[in-house]
Amino acid sequence: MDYNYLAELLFPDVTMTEQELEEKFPPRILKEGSIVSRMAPSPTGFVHLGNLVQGLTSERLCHQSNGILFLRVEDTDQKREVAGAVDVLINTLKHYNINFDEGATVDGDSGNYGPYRQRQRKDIYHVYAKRLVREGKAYPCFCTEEELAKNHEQQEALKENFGYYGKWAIWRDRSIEDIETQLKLGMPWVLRFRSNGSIDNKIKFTDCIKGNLELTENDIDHVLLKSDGIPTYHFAHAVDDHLMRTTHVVRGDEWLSTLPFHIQLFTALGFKVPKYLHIGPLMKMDGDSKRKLSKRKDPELALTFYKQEGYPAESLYEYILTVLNSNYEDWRRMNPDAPTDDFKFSFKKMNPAGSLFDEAKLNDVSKNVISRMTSDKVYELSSEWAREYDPELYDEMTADPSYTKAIFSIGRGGKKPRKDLSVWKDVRGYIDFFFDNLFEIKDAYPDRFDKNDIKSTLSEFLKTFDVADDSGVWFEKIKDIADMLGFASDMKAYRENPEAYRGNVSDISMFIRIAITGKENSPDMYSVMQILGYDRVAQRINNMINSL
RNA sequence: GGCCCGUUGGUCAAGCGGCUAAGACACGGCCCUCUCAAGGCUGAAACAUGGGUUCGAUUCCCGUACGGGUCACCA
Repeated sequence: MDYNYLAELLFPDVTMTEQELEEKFPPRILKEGSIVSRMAPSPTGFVHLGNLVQGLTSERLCHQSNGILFLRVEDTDQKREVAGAVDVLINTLKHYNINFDEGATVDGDSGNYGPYRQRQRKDIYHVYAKRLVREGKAYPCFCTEEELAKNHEQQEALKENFGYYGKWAIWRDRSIEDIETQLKLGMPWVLRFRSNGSIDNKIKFTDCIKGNLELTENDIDHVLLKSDGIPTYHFAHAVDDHLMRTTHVVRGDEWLSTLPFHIQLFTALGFKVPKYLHIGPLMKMDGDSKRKLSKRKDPELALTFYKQEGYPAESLYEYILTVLNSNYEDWRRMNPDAPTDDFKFSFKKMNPAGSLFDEAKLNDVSKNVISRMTSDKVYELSSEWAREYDPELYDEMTADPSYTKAIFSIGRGGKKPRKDLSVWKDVRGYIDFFFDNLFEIKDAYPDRFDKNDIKSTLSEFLKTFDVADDSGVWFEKIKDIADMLGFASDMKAYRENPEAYRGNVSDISMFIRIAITGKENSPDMYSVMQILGYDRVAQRINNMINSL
């Protein structure tokens, strides 16, 4: 077979040379040990947790080593592409603090190793495809979908391995005449890799996360170029990551099974094989067993879910970091105020197995993240969330920003900040009583108390209430009411001899609290009243007295 | 079905041949406290299983079970 002839037949239009490409995309000049990696998602319009896990890993590795992180859009499958998906992708990643040094952006490409959208790289792939044909390492295949499906059925019946290999690879050794005949008829074809591997051989490989692996050699003649001339993931991966000078490939471990093929391909092309990090999948509990998070069944896989719930981007970022590097949590406890970037991320700490996604843990992480924010920040982020998901709340909370910020500053900023909020969705239930339009009495007074005691408490409180009091004086006045009504003002005394009293000062406080906040539980009442001001407090107490 | 990967408390996880097997979340108790959110102390709770190797295995090897992945002109 004259492979040169075949190569010209298949790729008559290739004009570029490999030499030109090598010169156009020279090895990057970076410090020793700098990592070049990428995110290479396909624009399906669905950005999920897995993207974030992978992206965050790549991002940390690159930026911690003074390397380069770039974004490459893998748009080789036109059928699955959704309009506008690239912009959604870029904006979402940015929101989660994953910033690229080069690659696709909303305004086109930036960087010297582009184009970064694979469909625009068609001519580049063909240069290498032609070379492989010339060397007898690739060949055209004219099988139809039906023929392939039939093969699969037969293999199933014969209990043989699936795929296009050996005797099933019917175009592998066809004559040039047969090929030319099909070509002249205008029949569609794909370009296949001519594998020289055997399933009887093993290859050894070291993955950065999984460690030493022993994998079976690939004997399948995988498709390199689809019938539209666009490459499959495999071929694009090899060509692009070579030309873009990627040093580390981070991806899900569902790719492990094609790794032998990828290594084969890099070798056949004469490219240096990059280092790989194969990340275990995110799982969830389903009844008694774990399973991989699924796009169709699990809304919490989509990043939009977290936006709707109102998780700050930082919370998700920190949660993923704790899953990826378990020592992150300890580090955070030691360095509560340090920027996240100061943490030394290491892929050596990554778990080779899949992790269960734990929403309770996420909530805890998020609670801590929010508790560290200033009230200004909480105001900014929560109102941003409310604008989209709770317009009524948005109107109330933004009417007087300084008032709302004062609410958020209760118990905030000290060594032991309050931790009431996990998500912005919680904000409404936390602050609603501060706004007359949202205020309502949610908890009733327990039956065991005498209404007259409640009324007396409220009216006595109002008689002496002065917003200018400091918290000590303010509380002394409440204690006085307790004593007056036969309730214990001293909790220790009460505990020692509860029978001697009709109740205690916490009951008295509760009487007032329900009138003011509508609930049995609230943050520090003194602070609450300071913010509400005399008029609102008086009005609510009077309303309550009248309704009893 | 073939091939591959994985398996430490309910969950996330330290651990790399010798430990009373960390820590965090969740759960129980106590303390603190005007209630709550916290915080402090404390409790219960784990090396999937059977064989080896070894003076000694959670750690190394093999089998079994279970879980996961993959076998497309999808990535």
